[in-house]
Amino acid sequence: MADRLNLEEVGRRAGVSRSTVSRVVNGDTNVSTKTKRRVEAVIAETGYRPHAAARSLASKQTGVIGLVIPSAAETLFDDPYFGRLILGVSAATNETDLTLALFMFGDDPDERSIISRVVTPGLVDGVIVTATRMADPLIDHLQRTDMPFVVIGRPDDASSVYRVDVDNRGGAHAAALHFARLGRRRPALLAAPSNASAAVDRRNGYLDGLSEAGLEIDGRIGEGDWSQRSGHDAMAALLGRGTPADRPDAVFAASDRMAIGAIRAIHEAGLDCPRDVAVVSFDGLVAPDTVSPALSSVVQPVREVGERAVGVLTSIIAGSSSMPESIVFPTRLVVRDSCGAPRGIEE
Amino acid sequence: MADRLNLEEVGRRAGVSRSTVSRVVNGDTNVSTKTKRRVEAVIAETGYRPHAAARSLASKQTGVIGLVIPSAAETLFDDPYFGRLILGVSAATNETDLTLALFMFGDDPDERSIISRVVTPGLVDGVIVTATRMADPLIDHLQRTDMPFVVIGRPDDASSVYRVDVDNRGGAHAAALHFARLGRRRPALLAAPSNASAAVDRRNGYLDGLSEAGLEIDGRIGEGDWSQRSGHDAMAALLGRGTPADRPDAVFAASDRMAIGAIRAIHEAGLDCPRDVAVVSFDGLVAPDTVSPALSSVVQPVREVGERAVGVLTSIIAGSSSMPESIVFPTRLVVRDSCGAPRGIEE
DNA sequence: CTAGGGTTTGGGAGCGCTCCCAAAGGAATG
DNA sequence: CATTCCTTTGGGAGCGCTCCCAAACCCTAG
Repeated sequence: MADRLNLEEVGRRAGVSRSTVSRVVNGDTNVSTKTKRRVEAVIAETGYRPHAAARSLASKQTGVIGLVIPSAAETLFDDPYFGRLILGVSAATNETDLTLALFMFGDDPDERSIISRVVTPGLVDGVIVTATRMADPLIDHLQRTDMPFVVIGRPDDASSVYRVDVDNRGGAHAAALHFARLGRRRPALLAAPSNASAAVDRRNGYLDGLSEAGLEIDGRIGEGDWSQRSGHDAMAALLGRGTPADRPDAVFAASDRMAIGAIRAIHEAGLDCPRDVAVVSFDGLVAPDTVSPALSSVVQPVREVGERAVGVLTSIIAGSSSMPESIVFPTRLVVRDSCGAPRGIEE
Repeated sequence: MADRLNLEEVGRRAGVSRSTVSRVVNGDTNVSTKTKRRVEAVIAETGYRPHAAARSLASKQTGVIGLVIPSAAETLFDDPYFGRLILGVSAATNETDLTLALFMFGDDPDERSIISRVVTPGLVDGVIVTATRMADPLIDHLQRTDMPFVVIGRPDDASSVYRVDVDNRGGAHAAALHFARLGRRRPALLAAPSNASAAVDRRNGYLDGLSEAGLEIDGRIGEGDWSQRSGHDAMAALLGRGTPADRPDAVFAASDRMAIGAIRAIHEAGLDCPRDVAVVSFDGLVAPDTVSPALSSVVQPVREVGERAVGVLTSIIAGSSSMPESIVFPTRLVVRDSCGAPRGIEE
């Protein structure tokens, strides 16, 4: 039986040395055309592929990047957000011949072991951290190592951390102004848990927008957990209290799913959306024709965020010096039917 | 500056050799308690972690398993299926201290490069292949290498391939019998593309069930692409043709999403679900309270499938000899409101 | 024909680990 | 006190690659 197929063996068959084969494999130009062809023939014929672990060990580059998603709640993927993000990240890693390692964890005991797994030397070249919580132990940990990483979202201490985010504040702000422009007088908010930075930013942006426009929130705030059910329940609670004159005539939801739940609650209360209550969601990830009325949303470019995160990470790994520390993608308000305005896009 | 932190360096600090440290790290018992404690102290103090690539190279085990998901269509993750599957796989890999590598590809050029990436030596110990198409080039390729793999689904040539699947046929069969039992006379089918084995099995199981029960399908078959929109359109087409006496009074949809679309089409046609048309879906992945009426579904245990696939794969890798080649999980019919029967579970 | 230049090739060293064998140490036995 | 046997430890070899320097080769020009 022949030796296991490695550089040496391929070299033997092509009548050259290990080094020369290595040069051909890596596209080094210092190889004569003739030799190169001969080696390539042997490679094609044998189906040789370099051994990833050996390569990593010698070159100190694994060609693998990690994507860390905390909270493996059963419902995690009911939200299209993470799916889209993974799609974006994966598209970018495919593009650059990188391999994607996925680290997900839910319960606390897991967390410690995952954290240490992520920073295992020789496993990944860098990591993308998502679903940023306000005080993220993983980010703290990463800062104490020399593992390159980029954060999607806005960690507590956003300074000196490379991050890619969307303009949560601006998008929510636009939604508030939109309500004002439509003449809505009693805006409400369906917020998400404030341990998530995105939820905080959306809440603040919306409230700021309202007060700039001279509108009062007057306690019309419900809080949910991003889910459809929570949006439904919070909306029902908002509709069920006070006199009809107090009831919200517009609601901004922190996620598509909460908005969908809210619309159901509105219908169940015998009201019409958008006539009685206008609805605008954040995310814009659901297919327009799956909800009735079609959702008006502050759309965030999730896929692009994922792709860009990979780009930033690879530059950090490559040691490129001049890089902006944070990249914030704009959001845009896409008007469909649920807010009652004529369809279109507002910036 | 001290040497880079490796076995040798840890050994130096603890006053022992590389080998002894290695034994401690790997839980080898042939180490005196005293030495062991000393080494562990140094490890804790230095935060030493073994170098993954070096380990892989020397041990010929990477501790990484790959999950391959073909078709990175933009809509892939609108379906909760893959999310759940990833959750299951990831739970199992966390459990066993494995790292999960995710390989997704969409277009054909991607496919070739992913295929070869997957079989790169020294990268993964084995792979799980999902979303099995009837003739899957990846499976062909894997069979020609010695890379351990397990298939989720049922490939064309299911013989001599380890696979984990759900009883698509049986579940669809049960749906047909259920309609018969409810006295429905004009059953319809919303099928999915027949290049997917699951779609074929569901279709055949349903049709067989119908003929066993003496019911005719009579051309009441629509085909969609798993999506909500396609379910809607196919259902609308079914409702819009022939006389009212021809219209379906029951429909089985190949996915939850298609069923949701179908229900909308039923409502739009001024009909009631379940009174005029009973609906049963396959999957059972959507939260019950997000659709009205709540979906009756043939539920498949996606998460368990993912977990089990990891289990099978690790046994193959470990070289355990006595293993069943295929594991097929049962499905169960969960009756909620959309089929008009009293709630409950039918086997 | 020879010197000097660039181009092409070969091989040593080393990445950090595991595997394995041999050496050293310790306890128990005759 | 020597012998045997088991426990514990050390270190060589090797995994397959990259990196780098030196050797070999080929041209061209003097």
